[in-house]
Parts: sequence; C-alpha cells; structure tokens
Amino acid sequence: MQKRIRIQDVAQIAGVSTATVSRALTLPHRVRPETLDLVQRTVQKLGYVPDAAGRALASGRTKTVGCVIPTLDHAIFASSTHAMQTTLAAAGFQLLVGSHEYDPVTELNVVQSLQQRGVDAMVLVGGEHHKKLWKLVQEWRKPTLLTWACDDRLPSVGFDNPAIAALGTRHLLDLGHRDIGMISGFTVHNDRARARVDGFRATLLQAGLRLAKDQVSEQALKLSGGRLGLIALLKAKKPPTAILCGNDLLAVGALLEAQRQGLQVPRDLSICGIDNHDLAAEILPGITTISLPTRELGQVAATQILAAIEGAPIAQQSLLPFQLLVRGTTANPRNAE
Amino acid sequence: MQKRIRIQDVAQIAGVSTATVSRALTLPHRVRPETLDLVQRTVQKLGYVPDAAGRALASGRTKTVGCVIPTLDHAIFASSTHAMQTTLAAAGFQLLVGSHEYDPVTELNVVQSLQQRGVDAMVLVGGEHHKKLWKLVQEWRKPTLLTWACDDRLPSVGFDNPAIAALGTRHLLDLGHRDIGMISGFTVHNDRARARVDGFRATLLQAGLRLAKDQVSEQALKLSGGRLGLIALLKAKKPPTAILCGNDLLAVGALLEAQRQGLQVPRDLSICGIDNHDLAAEILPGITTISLPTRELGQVAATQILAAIEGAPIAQQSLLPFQLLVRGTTANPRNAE
DNA sequence: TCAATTCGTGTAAGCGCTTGCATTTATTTT
DNA sequence: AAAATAAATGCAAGCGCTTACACGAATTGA
Repeated sequence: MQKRIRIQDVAQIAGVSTATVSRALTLPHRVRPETLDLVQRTVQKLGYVPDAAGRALASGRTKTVGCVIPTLDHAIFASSTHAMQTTLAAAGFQLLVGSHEYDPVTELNVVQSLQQRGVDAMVLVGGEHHKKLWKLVQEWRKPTLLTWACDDRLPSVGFDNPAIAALGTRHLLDLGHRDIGMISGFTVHNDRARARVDGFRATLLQAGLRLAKDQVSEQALKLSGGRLGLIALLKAKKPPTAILCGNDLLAVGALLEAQRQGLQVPRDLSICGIDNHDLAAEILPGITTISLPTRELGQVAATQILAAIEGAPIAQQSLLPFQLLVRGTTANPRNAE
Repeated sequence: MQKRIRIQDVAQIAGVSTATVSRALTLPHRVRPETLDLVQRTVQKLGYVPDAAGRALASGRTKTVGCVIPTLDHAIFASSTHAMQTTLAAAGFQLLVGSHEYDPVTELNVVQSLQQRGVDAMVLVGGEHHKKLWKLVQEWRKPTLLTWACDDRLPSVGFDNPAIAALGTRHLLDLGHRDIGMISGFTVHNDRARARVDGFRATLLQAGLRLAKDQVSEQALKLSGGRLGLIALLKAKKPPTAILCGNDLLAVGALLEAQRQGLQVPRDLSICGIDNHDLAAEILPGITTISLPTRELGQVAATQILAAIEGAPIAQQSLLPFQLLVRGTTANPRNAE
C-alpha cells in the first residue's frame, strides 16, 4: 500500500520541475506541447490526483461553490439545485449544499461553515436572513448571489413572487370569484411565501375586495398542510369559492381534502397552485398552476456565479418569466351562471 | 477592508504560541483552563475563523464526508440524505453531496472529485458501480459505506430489497391474487430496483406461479412512469388483478392511470407500493405500501461512518427493518368471492 | 547582426495550520 | 526538600501545492 502520489513524484519521474507540472495541469497553454504531453502521460501513468487542500492553500481558490437552501425535502429546490450543480460541474466546480430547515440560526452556521471551507462563492435562497448573516456576507470578499427572490442588497436571480401570486389571483378573479382564500407556507422566515401572500392581498384590494382575517391559512409546505389549510378556510363565515395555494403540494393537499369532503373541483371549489410540480400535472383533475422555470433558475444562477468568480460584474437583478397553466381545477364559481 | 485573521494574529494578541491556540481550538482539555479562556476570548474578539484548507493540509483530515446519491429529485433520497447531514453536522462534520442521475461514469467522476477534495469518508448508494470505482474505493484508505443495499465487498447499511418486494408480493398472494404484475424502475445501473424485481419473481415462483415475459414493466421513477407501466401491463393477454410497484411514486402514477381508465381500485385492481412516501398516505384511496425507515437509514449510516472515521471497526452489514402498511389500494380480487 | 522581446522552465518562498519534540512549569512521590 | 513524574506550552518542521521572480533560449525587429 504505497503512499499517495504527490506533484513532486510526477515532476521527478517526468524530469521536470513541480512548477511545470502544476502549470501543465492548470495553465496548459503556458507549457510547450511536448512537455505538456510528457507531463500528462506521467500523471496518467502514476494515477496522480492533485490534493485539493494543498491547492486551495496555495492558490486561495477551491473551485467550489456553496449553496444554502431551506430544505432538501422540497422537490422544487432539488430541481434548481440540481441544475446548478450540473452547470457548475461542467466548469469544473463542485457544489457544496447545505440546508437549514427554515431556521435562520442554522443558516448562519451553515454559511459560516462554508465560508470557512473556502468556497469561492455562495448562493443563498431568499432575501430574509439573520442579521449577522448579512454582515458575514458583507465582510466576505467573494461573490454572493441571492436566488428565488430579489433583494437590492445583493445581486439576485429569482422570481417576482408578488407578481406570481397576483397572476394566480387575477385568474381566479377573472373567472368571477369574489370569495378567494389562500393557503400559504409559513411566512415567518420565508420571504418568498410572504411575498406571495402580499401579492395575493394586493390584487384583491386592487379589485376592490376586502380581506377577512381568516382568508389566508399558513401551513407546512406539504400535502397535509394543504389539507389542513382547506379545512381551516372552509370554516370561515363566508367560505371561499376559490383558493390560491402557495405551492402545488399545498394545492394537491387541498384538492385531496376537497375530494374527501365530497366537494366537486372545480364546480364547488377552484384551486390554483404555484410551481408546476410533476404531481400537479398528473393528478385528476390536473391542477391549474403557475409554472416556474426552476431548472433555468439553477442554470442562470450557476452561470452568473461563475462569471462573478471570474471577476465579471454581476447583474444586479435578473427576474425569470413565469406563466399561468390552466388545467382542470379552476372554473367559474357555481352561482355565477 | 482588513486581511483575514490568521491563527498567528490570535496567538500574538493573546500572548501565546500558535500551537497553543491550535490546541485550544481542537483539544481544549490539553490546555490550562485560564489559557483556554484567554484564547477563546481573543478568538471571539477578533472574529477568528480557522481556515479549512490549512487545517486539512496540516492534519490530513477535513471533517467532511462525501455522499454520492443517484439523484436529488427523489424525495426518498432527500430524506435519508438529510438525516445523514443532520447527524454529521452534530458531530461537526459537513456532508458533501453529489449526484449522478444513474450514470456510472458520472458517479465515478464524482467519487474521484470527492476523494480529491479530501473527504474523510464516503457514502455510496447501492452495490452496483463502475469497475474503476471499486478499485478507487479499494485503494483509498478511508472508510466507505454502502447504503440502501447490501454488498459483501463493503460495509453496508440498507434494506433487504428482495425481502421487501417479497413481503409486498406475498401480501397480494395472500389476498388471493394469482395474476400479479410489477412496475419497476429501470433496473440497468440500479441494483435496488433489480433486487426488488428478483424478490418479486422469486416469491411468485415459490408460490408455484409462472412468470410471463411482460409481467414486469420498467419505467422511469416518477408518476408518469407509473401511468405508462400500468398501461403496458394491462395490455397483457391475461391482465393482472394486482400490481406491485417499485416505489410509491410509481404506485400513485398507476393509481391515477387506473382512475383515469375508470378502473375501481381496489375492486378491479390492487396496487401495492414501496417506501411509504407522503403522497401514498394522503391520496385517495391511501396506498398500501411497505414502509422503509429512510430517516433512520441516514442516521445509522452517519453514526457508522463517524465511528469508522474514529477508527472503530465498522459492522459489515446492517439491515434495517421494514413493514407492510395496509391501506386502501389492496383487496381480494373480484372473482375470488 | 545585435538588442529587445517573448517564451518555457526552474528556483524557492510561502499559503495557514497541526503536531512531534523540547522545554518549562506544576504536581506528586519518596 | 529533592527527585521523579506529569502537565502545559513553545519551537519549528512540514502538509502539497501555486506562483512571483529569475534565467537562459528562441524569436523578433531594426
């Protein structure tokens, strides 16, 4: 069981200096073609693999990007994160993923841990963070990118969350609904959810409707949350004829609960989701939703962050487009005809 | 914008040597309490954060574990991975996650990249890997753990996949079904899926039943896969009265397609899934499934890997328990009464 | 043709930290 | 109280790599 091969070994056997080996590996155009070939041959033969720690220490760069997301359980983050990873990998970068389950203190720790690990850049989700996190990011002299939301304190690539919710709400209004409820994820420590609720509220007010206190139900972002949300909303003095859901999981949960209660969707109740999750397309009836290009989000984020690492100025705000996908869960309210 | 604080700065200001600072940080019991306090105070005051690269280079350890999973899109991996991460984080370790989308060559690259990054241990999924991967793992002198499946070439913590499928199959047999089909994930490069199909086949043979060629349909592990699988199976000369699905996503997909075709579940068709995914519990009717403790899997894996890093001998094979959860999608076949 | 460039390579100084060993200081034993 | 032992600290040598800088060879321009 021999020791690990170092650059020194390669240099010696190839009969060149370690500097040349290093350059052959990282700046191939700066060595003579024959030398390059010789070195590559030797590397191959010995199975040399450069040590990242040594490299990082000497160069101050790690070819690594940190990404901190709220949770891995959410398919929607999985999709954007995966796209990011793929794009970064193509450029020789590795993505370090951390999650914090919507806890700002955990997030702070994760970010610190990643910074300490020497990542070359950082990608965060959303615009609401621990106060110390902002300071940490500020003092750090490497690129940081916000995703999913937009915030003027940092370069961001994301969605106009209020507008997304507004689009869904307007769809329901246009169908003739006047009693519209919303099932949202918990808005504490989740500015995306909050922004969507805001968009919902604003659109209703703009339409001249008044808002009842119990018109929005906050729930965990999972199927059972949707169920519980619907149960809560139906308790209102004037139960809604339509419901906007903060994401498709909630929408599906609401749909299932409605079916369980014998309500006909969309005849008795319209439901509109957000995200265009797989499930929304497959379930019966198909869920009307706002489709978000999450894969593209990841890709764009990766591209921007790579550019920033190269020193390029980073675009302050990129907003990605989204669109309404009308399927089978929205219709005119019954008493409208 | 001052330079980053190094251990040197802390040492100087605290009036001790760098060695003492280092020890205070990593072996607190080896320094005098007062010194410890002084150092900690100084660290706090200066906001010193040790550099991971320097640390890794000097110590040969990174406090980092690599984990390579097939995909992030699969909620079930998300759950075990997340549990692993949590457990590792509690011990001060960070998890580096990589995914390969069921491509052995990509997996090989990811593993190599992680090894190069100096991870202290590696966690893999399943027992089928690129030939070179086995060699890489062998030559590497750090702990490697297999999860989800078991393999005698490496320490493993996982499930007895054939037994899981057998349990589901036996349930369907016990209900009186004789024409049973299976919708599986693609078995190429996926030994877990293959093992489940094997368990299914073996159980049927053992029950004296013969197997038709078109009794198993391989599909992508998503809802649409379940739909397509059902469509394929129903084309058989003798269509199945019951179906075992390789996971719950397939099962839900199959259920939705059955409903779409006007089949009554479970009257006309029984469906049994595997995993106990959220969705299986919420959808109507609730899906009969085999519940797997995925969270525990992650936890156990993390615990074992931590022990192995500490030099403890690692248990060769840990199999986790699982159980049948009978819900609303399985019943006697119609003509049995 | 000779000086001025450019190119390819080697030399060697670190990057920030840990840790074996030596040294000093405190504690225990005789 | 002196000797033996243990505990706490400092010294300094790297860990494996990159990269200024130096230097000679090849190329270019006048």
